[in-house]
Amino acid sequence: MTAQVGVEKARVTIRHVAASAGVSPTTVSNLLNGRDGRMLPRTRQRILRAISELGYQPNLVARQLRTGEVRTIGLVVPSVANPFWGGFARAVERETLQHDYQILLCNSERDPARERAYVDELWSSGVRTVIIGSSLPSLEHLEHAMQRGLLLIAFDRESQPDDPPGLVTVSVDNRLGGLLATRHLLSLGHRRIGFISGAIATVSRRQRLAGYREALGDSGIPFSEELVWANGGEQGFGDVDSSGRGELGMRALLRLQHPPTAVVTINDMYAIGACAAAREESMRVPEDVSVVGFDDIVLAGLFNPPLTTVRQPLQEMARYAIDIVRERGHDEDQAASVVMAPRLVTRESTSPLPEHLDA
Amino acid sequence: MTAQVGVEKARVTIRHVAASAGVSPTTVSNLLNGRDGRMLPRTRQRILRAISELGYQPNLVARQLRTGEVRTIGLVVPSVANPFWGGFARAVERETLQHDYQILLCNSERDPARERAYVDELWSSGVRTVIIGSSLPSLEHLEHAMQRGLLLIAFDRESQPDDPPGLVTVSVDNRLGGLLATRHLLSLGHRRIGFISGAIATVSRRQRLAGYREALGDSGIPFSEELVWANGGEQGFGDVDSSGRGELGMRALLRLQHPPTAVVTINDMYAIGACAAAREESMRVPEDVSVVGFDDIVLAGLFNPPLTTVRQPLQEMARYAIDIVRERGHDEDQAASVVMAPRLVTRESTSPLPEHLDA
DNA sequence: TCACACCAGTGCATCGATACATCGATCACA
DNA sequence: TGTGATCGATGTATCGATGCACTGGTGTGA
Repeated sequence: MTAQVGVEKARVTIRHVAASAGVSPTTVSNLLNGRDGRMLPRTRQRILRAISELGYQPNLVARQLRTGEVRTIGLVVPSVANPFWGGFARAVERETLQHDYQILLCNSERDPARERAYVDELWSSGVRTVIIGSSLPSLEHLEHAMQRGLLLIAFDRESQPDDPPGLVTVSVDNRLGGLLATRHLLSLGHRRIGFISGAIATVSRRQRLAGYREALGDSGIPFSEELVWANGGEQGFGDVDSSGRGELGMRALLRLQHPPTAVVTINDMYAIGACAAAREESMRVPEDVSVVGFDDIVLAGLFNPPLTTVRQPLQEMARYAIDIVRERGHDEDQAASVVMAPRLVTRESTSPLPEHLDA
Repeated sequence: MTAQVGVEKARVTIRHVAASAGVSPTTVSNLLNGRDGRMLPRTRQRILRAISELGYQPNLVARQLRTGEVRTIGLVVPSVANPFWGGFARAVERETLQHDYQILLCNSERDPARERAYVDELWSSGVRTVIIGSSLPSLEHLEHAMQRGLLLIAFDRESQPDDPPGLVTVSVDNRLGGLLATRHLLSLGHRRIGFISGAIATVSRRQRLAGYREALGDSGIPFSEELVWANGGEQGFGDVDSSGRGELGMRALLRLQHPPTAVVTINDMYAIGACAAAREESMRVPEDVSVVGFDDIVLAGLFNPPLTTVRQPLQEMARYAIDIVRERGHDEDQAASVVMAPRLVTRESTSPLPEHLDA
């Protein structure tokens, strides 16, 4: 027979298994849940045989209703179309797979209203854990959910003073990252260093910019507003068109009366866009302008030129996040937030300041 | 009070709402489900007020158990770390968002065992619709699920003669895509055209290769085995390291005694890797070797050089897939598979055959 | 006046699994 | 012989929402 749309064969339930094995449903349930310490081997065998003969698969929905435990984690990211978030989603899923969790995917475009709607819907679905890659400065739109008992893990966003109590964050030291990137350019002799970003509307962006300023300050270079392109308005900074914005930013900086000889970008997608813009303006990277990215997505190493960038240890961060989820409840103490160390990866998009450009 | 990990406030149920509004749970349920045709406006008001006062949110798990309807779609892709699949996941989610479906994300790495495990788990969770981006030649490992009533929609994979009955496919005409790419190179004067792919272990790859052969044949050019690099073994072709493979392939072809002057690649990530390899071998793209990609991911236009590629209409394909899901049941007829038209997007990674290379 | 339709809701059983209290049988030991 | 511990397994209520049959009261027409 063909599998007809909408028609569904009668489901095999725990009761069928019980009947077939000649035991009660409770006994089957006990075996399924590992409470088979004092079960006769014969009984166990009979049940197992019935299960495989009938092709029984437990109904997780029913189980969830009864136990209240839902082994699903909500994953809210700006957009998986962005390779960085795609990579992160993959990393998270890799960790959860080993521990029997499922991943419900939500793309928020960094819109607080959507984040809220998603989180409410996830809560309705029984999900009690959400990993959010939003990085918005305020998370108050999710505070009501946390008060109900939602475990919220913020990724790519260091803890803030006025964060909701109970919030756990897993992130890289973004300030240090910005510092490393800028210091690298300084060490190559650059003095006029631009900064390209979308709206500085997230915590991580704020921190990266702070690191940039700090590095400049350390070298006694005055901070110049005109070298920071952080345009983008409030809307549409959902990481969908990061590279397009990087392009715009680079073009704007190159049109300055004194254009920068190097730029720090807010992430690799911006860096890629920035390189494209430079190319269109007949500038070579890194000969005419150096570019540093952030994240070290897979593409960074494959781009032409391969990007110098600041690496985030994605898999480790994902592992840490899932460890927190697994410890939930086992531990009386509140899980601790963590800040991991970024690492500068030097490739070919940066080079020493050419002599003819030296001030 | 702080939101403590593991501690959860008592949930507000439909019964609380009913008590607060002075009606029965059934009445509340009726309102919630739009069966309020003959309900007194006063009653409706009272219920609505109780709902908002108590902050009631229906328990979807309980609803699902009772109704059997689960508004969640399983999305099985090789890996969202690959920008093509990330883009696809985003496109699907954009469509489902408007229709109140949720997306459960699964990365299969194209491993049939994992696909099977995922689909079984999805079934257990009550999911009755799965969109799979596997493209494996055989789907028999999922046939048992379809026989139970699973609606399986295969993406990026044209229908095959021995596909399980009931399978719906949404794909681009891959043969035509391969043909367009190759014909484009032929029209630029190229005669020695390579083909770079991972193992030809999916339907779409087979078709793209077929289009390549057909185009060559149309131009009277004999097919040469040595120009086709389709290595990769069976394992690990989960699209995770596509670009790495593209690199290997390009390097191998360039080391031939008579290297190709142009290559068709199985997708944009391979193309990007191929370009990187060319660069390492001190070959310029497109001056020394032309490269055509496939998919037209966002990055294709941003790469250096911007990639000539064959575009898949991702959003339309996603929309069609979701339309099928929504029609499920409404329609007696089986949903129809569809093959959409690919389109060649000409950018800068291809150029006419230089005279000095002309045979 | 009676039968019947209609109105605005209600009560109960149910989806499939699990928590918890409890069962009858067997056995050890005072 | 009686007590109670142990064993292996069972019966029932329950999670929260919904489908369906049904209610008491009112209005209508013959």
